[in-house]
Amino acid sequence: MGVVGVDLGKGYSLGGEGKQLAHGRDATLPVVVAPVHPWLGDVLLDWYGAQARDLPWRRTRDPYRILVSEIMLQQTQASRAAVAFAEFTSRFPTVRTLAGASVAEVLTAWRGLGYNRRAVGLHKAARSIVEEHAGVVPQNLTALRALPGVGDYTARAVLAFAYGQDVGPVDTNVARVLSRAVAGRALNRREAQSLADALVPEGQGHAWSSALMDLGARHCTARRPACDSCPVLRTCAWQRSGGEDPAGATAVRARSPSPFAGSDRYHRGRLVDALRAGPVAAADLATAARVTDRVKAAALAQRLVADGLAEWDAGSLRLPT
DNA sequence: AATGCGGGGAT
DNA sequence: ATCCCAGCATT
Repeated sequence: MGVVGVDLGKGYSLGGEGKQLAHGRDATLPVVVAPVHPWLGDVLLDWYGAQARDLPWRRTRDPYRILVSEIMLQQTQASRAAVAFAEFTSRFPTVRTLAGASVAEVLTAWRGLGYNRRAVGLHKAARSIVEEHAGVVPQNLTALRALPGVGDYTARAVLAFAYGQDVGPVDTNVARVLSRAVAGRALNRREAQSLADALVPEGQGHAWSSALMDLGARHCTARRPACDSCPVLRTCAWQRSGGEDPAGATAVRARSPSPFAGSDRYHRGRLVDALRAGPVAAADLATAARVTDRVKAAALAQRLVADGLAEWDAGSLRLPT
């Protein structure tokens, strides 16, 4: 077994003495895994250079736009976020325009993306950036993590994709690729993060993590991986082991499959979408939410208010002004 | 560790 | 039908 950082091939920056990494006291913790093939980095970066997905947030390094894209991409496929990203950044081109908008305007622009609380959080984050950070998206992990809706992944994504820092954001793609292709076994959160940070070739934070995500989206997929055409097949730890999928059901996954139609989430979504068209009188809530029970409709409305997604005004429910 | 939170795409 | 998706906050 080897320790990450022994010899990762040309372009790698990690020294055995423990480079100062950006994510706190776990930074120098060695992750013990199978040896990393020295060619992995070059092969993956070469493949990325030739096969990169053309996604709109890859055409900018504007930290505000990167932040918007990363919030949109939380639990949302890149292909769908791409459409909304163009419209949203056209409507709100700068962090100050977003901060100056109403929650209602932002929620309306969020239509179709789901997880509407993300829009409220992004709006609050924009105001925080303007008021507490002089309009500049923070450039360090701690300040980014303090923004609403920004967690371990999103904070590092901003650092890597906007500021070019050598940190490794771990999303579902990266976690799966690292478990399979590099470690050859399931990794817990801390291990995956440590490994992801350690693997970033010096000065290539943007391209490297983009490449890992593309590999996860195009070849190393969750459902049916396309190993035959995978660019890193020859260095893949899972391939060499020939064993069970290291990213299998017991790994990171924690989904609870419940039917969506008829769920509270469905009706919440219907109600918010109705509010996008304008205020809804209390008597019309049930119809707007597509429920028959008025008590249930009132409960849904109450929760929307509690979540900052709606407010009462003269007997009507509306998006927050 | 579990749960709530949307909606659409892929198989 | 079911799984999955560039996750986060709360309990």
